Amino acid sequence: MDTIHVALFDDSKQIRDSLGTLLSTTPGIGLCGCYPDASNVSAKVAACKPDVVLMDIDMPGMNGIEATRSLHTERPDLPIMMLTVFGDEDRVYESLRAGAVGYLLKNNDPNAVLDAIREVHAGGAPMTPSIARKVMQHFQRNDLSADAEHVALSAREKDVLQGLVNGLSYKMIADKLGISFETVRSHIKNIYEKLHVHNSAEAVAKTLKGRLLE
Amino acid sequence: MDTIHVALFDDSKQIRDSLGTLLSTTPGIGLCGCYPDASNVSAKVAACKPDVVLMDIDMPGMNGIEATRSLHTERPDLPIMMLTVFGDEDRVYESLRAGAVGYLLKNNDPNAVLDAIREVHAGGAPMTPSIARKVMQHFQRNDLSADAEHVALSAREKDVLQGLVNGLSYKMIADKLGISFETVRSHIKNIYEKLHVHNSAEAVAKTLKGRLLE
DNA sequence: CCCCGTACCCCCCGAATGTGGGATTGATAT
DNA sequence: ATATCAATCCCACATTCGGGGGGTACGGGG
Repeated sequence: MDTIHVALFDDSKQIRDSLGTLLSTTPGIGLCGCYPDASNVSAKVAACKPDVVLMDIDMPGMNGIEATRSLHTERPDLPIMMLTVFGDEDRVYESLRAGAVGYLLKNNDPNAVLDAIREVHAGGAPMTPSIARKVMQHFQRNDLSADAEHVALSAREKDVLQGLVNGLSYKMIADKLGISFETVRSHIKNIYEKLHVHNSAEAVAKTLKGRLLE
Repeated sequence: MDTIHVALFDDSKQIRDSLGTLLSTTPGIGLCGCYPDASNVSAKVAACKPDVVLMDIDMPGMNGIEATRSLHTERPDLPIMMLTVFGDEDRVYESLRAGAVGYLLKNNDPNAVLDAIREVHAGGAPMTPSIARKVMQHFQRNDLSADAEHVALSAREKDVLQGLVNGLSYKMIADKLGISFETVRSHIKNIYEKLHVHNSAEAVAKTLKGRLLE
C-alpha cells in the first residue's frame, strides 16, 4: 500500500479544485473523497476510507473543529490535518485540542502541502514553531508541582489509587480488585503516607498533577 | 536590544568551538557563556544573562535534562533548547517535559541552527514533526473525559473546589474563605450536583482532567 | 412584582473515611 | 537463614463526609 488516500473537506470550490488536482496528479498520493461541508463527516469518511483527512477550519454547517472532534473521537488513529489561513492561531490551537495532528496553510506552496501529507501519514505532526510553543506551554504546565518527587508506589497501590481517581468508594475498590475492604484501607494508608497527604482529594490531585499513574 | 545572547552547555570541545564560533560571528547573535558541564547551572546562567540557552542532553555530572528541569523551575521564561543527535527521541521528549521549548540536531546546517535560535527567541518552539506528534498525543489525551460538558460553576464554587483540589478539609476551606463550615458544605453539595459526582476524589479528578478551574 | 440564581447560614443522621494499633503469608534480597 | 517488604486481613475510635431537610438576603430579568 504505497498510495496515500486523502479526503478533502473545504467549502471553497477553488480550493477543492486546486488542491484536488494537485493531490490526484501526484504519484503516491490519491484523492479519495472531496466534500464541500463536514456534515455526516463520519459517514463520508467511512465511504471513502482515507489515510489522511484534510479539513478546512471554516465551513458552513458543522465547522471543521467540531467535525474534527467528532471524527477523532470515533477514529482516533485517523490523522486529520487542518486547512487554514495565516494568523488564525487560536482556532488552530483549538483544532489540535480537538484531535487534529497538524495543519496546513492554504497558501503554502504545493511541495509543502505534499510534504506535510506524507509527514502526517508517516506519523509526524507538522506545525509551525509558534503553534508548537502554545502546545508546549500546556504540555509542561503540570509538571511544576510534583516534579522531583517520583514516588514509588507498588502495583497494587496503583490499582487502589486508580480506583480513588475514578471516584470509587473503598468498598467498590475492594469489590473491583477482589480484595477485602480492610485491605483497601491498608493500601490507602500506605499511599497517603508515601504521598504525604491526608485525604482522597489531595491524593487524587497529587496523582493527576504529578502523573503518578503512567 | 537586537542581539540575542546565547549560553552554550556542551561537554564536547569540538561542538563548543564550532558552535561558539558560529554564534559569535553571526550578526544579531552573541555568545555570552560557554560551559562544558551544567553543574551550578543557575549560577552560570545568572552570571552570563542569556536570552536563550543551548543545552546538550548528554553531559557528565548533571545531565542536560536535569539541568533543564532545574533551570526551568527557577526561570520559567528563559527558553532552553536541547542539543542532540539524530534518533534520540525519547530523551528529547523527556527534555520537553522538563521544560525545554525545542531542540536542535547537532549536525544541522548552520542556518538551521541560527534560524532555530531566532525562532525560539521570538517565542516559537522548533521541533521535528515526529516529536511534535508525541507531544500532541499527551496534549490531546486529557480532553477525552470531560470534553463537551463545560460546567458553569459560580466564582464562589470555584473557590471551594480549589480548596478541595488543594487537599483542604471543609473546615479549612471555611477558614480560608472566611465563611462558615455549613456554607462550604452547601457549596460542595451544589458542586457535586453540577459535576455529577459523589465524593471529593471524583470531583478533584473531574476538575483536573476537565480543566474546570482555568 | 415575582422568580431564579448566588451566597450565605443552620440542623440531623448515617455512612464513609482517617488513624492508630495489630497479624499472616509469600517472595526476594542479604 | 533471616530480614525485609508487599500484599492481605482484622479491630477500634474519632472525625469527616454526603445527602436530606430547612432558612435569609440580594440582585437581575422576565
